[in-house]
This record gives sequence, C-alpha cells and structure tokens, in this order.
Amino acid sequence: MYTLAEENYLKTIFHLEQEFNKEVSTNALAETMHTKASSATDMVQKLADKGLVSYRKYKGARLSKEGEKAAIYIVRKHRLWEVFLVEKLNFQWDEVHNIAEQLEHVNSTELINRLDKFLDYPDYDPHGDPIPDKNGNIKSAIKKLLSELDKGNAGQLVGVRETSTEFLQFLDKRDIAIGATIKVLGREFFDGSMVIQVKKEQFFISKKIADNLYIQI
Amino acid sequence: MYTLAEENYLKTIFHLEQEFNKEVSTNALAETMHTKASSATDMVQKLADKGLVSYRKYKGARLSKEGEKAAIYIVRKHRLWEVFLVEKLNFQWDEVHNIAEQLEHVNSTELINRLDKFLDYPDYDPHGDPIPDKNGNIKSAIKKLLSELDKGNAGQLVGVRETSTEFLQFLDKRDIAIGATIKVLGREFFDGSMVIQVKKEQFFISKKIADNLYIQI
DNA sequence: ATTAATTTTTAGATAAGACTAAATATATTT
DNA sequence: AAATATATTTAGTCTTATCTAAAAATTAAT
Repeated sequence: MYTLAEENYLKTIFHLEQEFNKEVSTNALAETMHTKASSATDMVQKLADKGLVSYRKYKGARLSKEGEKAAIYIVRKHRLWEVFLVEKLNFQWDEVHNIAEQLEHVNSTELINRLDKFLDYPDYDPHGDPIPDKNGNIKSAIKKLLSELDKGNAGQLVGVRETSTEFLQFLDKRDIAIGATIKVLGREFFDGSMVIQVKKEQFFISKKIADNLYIQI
Repeated sequence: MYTLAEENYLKTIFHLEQEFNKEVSTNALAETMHTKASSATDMVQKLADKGLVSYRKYKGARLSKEGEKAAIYIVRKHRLWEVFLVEKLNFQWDEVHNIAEQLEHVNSTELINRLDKFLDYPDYDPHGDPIPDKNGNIKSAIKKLLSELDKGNAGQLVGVRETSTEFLQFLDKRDIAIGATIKVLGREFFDGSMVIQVKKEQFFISKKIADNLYIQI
C-alpha cells in the first residue's frame, strides 16, 4: 500500500492532469498541495521509481496505469464518504470536504464496497462529481454550466462549482437540490440572467448563479 | 492535535492502565504495540514532555488528566465506528477491529457527534464495551461472565470475550446476539456446563462458551 | 541570439518515529 | 549481600517527508 503522502500526491496529480490535460509540473503540484517545489520534485521522483508516474526532468509527470488506478480508488473513497456525510449525517455540501479528505485514506476495500451498497450505489457525489465504480470506471460527466443552456432546454442539476455556505443556502432556500430538473424559460442576452423552472416554481437568477450550476442534459 | 503515533500510544497506555491498574511499563507498552522497548521509551518521554503522561524513569507511565481525556476520545471514536460497521454495514463482530483502528484517527468532533446521533447514542459497542459519551464519561460496565451466573438468574448479553469467527458463528447460528436476554435454567457444578434460555429456545452450552459471554444484570 | 526571468532540480538540514547494540537500573536467586 | 537475570534507558542509525538556499535548465524578452 501507499503512504499518506504518496496518496495525496497521486490524487492531486490525477486532478491536475484531468483539469489541464497535460503533464503536471512540480510547481503546480507544490502550489495545490501547499508545499514547496523541492518537496514535490522529491515525491515525484519517488513515485517514478515506484512506477506510479512517468516523469522526465523539467517536463512534469503523468500517472501510469497503476498510478491512475490508485488515484481513482482514492477519489472513489473520497466521494463515497462525501455522500455518506451529506445523506446520512446531514452535513452541508461545503462542510464535508475536509472530513472526506481524512476518510479517503482509510484502507479496506470491503469497507468501501459495503459503504457503496449502503448508499445504494450513488453515481455522483454531493458536488455533482462522478463516483468511480469498484472497477475504476468513471461515468464521464457531460456537465454543462446552466448559463450555457438555451431557452427551452432542460437538464438535471448534477453539481455546483461554488461551494460557499451562502451559495448553498441560496439553493436550499429555493429547494434547488442535486438531481432537480431545471428548465430554462427565458434568457436575457444583455446580462446573462435567466428565468428557470424547478418543479412547479419559477425563479429569476443572475448569470453569476447560472455560472455555478452544473447541468447534465 | 496529536500525531498518529501519539494517539496509538495514548490509547494503548489507557487500555493497559485499565487492565492492570498500575503504571504501564515500557516493555508492556512495546509488546502490545508490536514495537521495541526503546521506541516506547522515546515516545513515553515525548508524551511526558507534552504533559500527557506522568513518567519516572524505570517506573513506568500513567496518563495525566489531559492524556486520559485524549485517550478516552479515541476509544469513543473507535467504538462508535465499530457500531456503525456492524449495525449499518453488516460486518461481523470480528471483522471490524482493524477498520475501526483506522477510522478512530479521523479528526472531527462534529463528525463523531453526528455519527453518535445517527447510531442513536449507543451505550455499548459490538463487543459489549462501553462507549464514552461526548464528555468522556464511561458507563462502568458491570459485566459478569455468564459462567458466574447462578441458576434461575438472567441478564442481557452485552459482550463477548473471544472474538474468533468460529465462536461468533456458533452464536449467530443459535441467534444469540448482543442485547439478547439469557436465563440460566440449569448449571452443572462438575464441569460448569449450563442449560440456558434465549427467547423461546433452550441450549446446552459448555463452560468454555459461558466463559466467553459477558452479561449485564 | 544573448540576456533576463522563471521554473525545476540538487544538496544539505531537520524532525518524527522506528531500530540495534550497548549501558545502566532494578529484580531475583543463591 | 553478591551474582545473575531481566527490564529499561541511552546513544547512534535509518527512513520518510519536509524545508531553505544554491545551482541548473527552460522560457520569455529584448
């Protein structure tokens, strides 16, 4: 198994690779991990020695098959725990990240598979990010921002980009939750504001709001 | 907060202090932690520096008020997670210890308090050990061994001493579970065997079985 | 195409926690 | 009470993961 530090690096490399779709530089790695570039270099070299990343000096790192598998498993654990925290322990979406960050390092595939079952095999976590299945397959979330939807179109709310308490409370107050079907009734091109329908209710929302809601069509 | 190693030492010192009710020697500590005496000495000195234990060279260690508080909190977490694993994820009693050993180090009082509520504030873990409440109070478990009960007396099964799979399966097969009321119908002084009643069923059990069941009257 | 700025790596130090081997205390025999 | 055995501590090493400061490579600017 991997050490705590190794797991955290693998996970972060995974996320950065996903986001930018190219080699992960040691600087980027160090920055997102709140550590120094020299530390990142050390760890990347160690991971390369273990065959978990491919790495060429000054050129950045990419996960190997094995490294990716490990990273995806950590992501799976993280997201399942987030579902547990929100669905079962009634945490708010924005409170769960730090706790899940710890829980994700608990090692027991049996535990995770049972947790998965207990939660009824969720496809998405509370932020709308897809949960890898036990074989490491990730549903490619064809997420769009609500602000990209045209008038007349509808989709399901699968995630949020902003996770501040204020924003989540804004949504909660209007009973707009993950899974809700949102239809765009009108769209103002001048400022990007919209009129949307959720269940029987209609709301006027600004572009800022629409920019922070992920929709799956 | 405390490091992983510190937490493990604190917890072990707590258990050994409970069991033997005297100073914990570095050797005993090293043995139960599967480490070397010199390592134990190092850590005990570190804990003493931090005021978590009182320690005199060659005389062993005892937890301070603060150290005990920390240890009890770890025990609380461990036992609550065990309840979760057994009650919610349907693990067997004997499978949960290693997993709980990891989960106990996750740090979030909010998490633990919510978990406690989610589990409906259990008093005992699946092994019958009492769960400290959020203030660190532990119900003194007035446990007796079933083999100590006299004919005609009854009590509730609150724990098991032996945790082998065979033994737990022996109990499961007979539907003898934590919380069950057990009445002693007969007792043979020659070999300590018993006839007991659980619900409507009657069983003949050997002393070895009776010696491994904790009863609360 | 040099020079300057930035990024990345290396070298050397540090702290935590573990180990082995040796030294010192305590406990047990005789 | 001295001798032996056992328990405990100390001294010195090792590994992991971190850091700072300096060196080297890459990229950007003139």
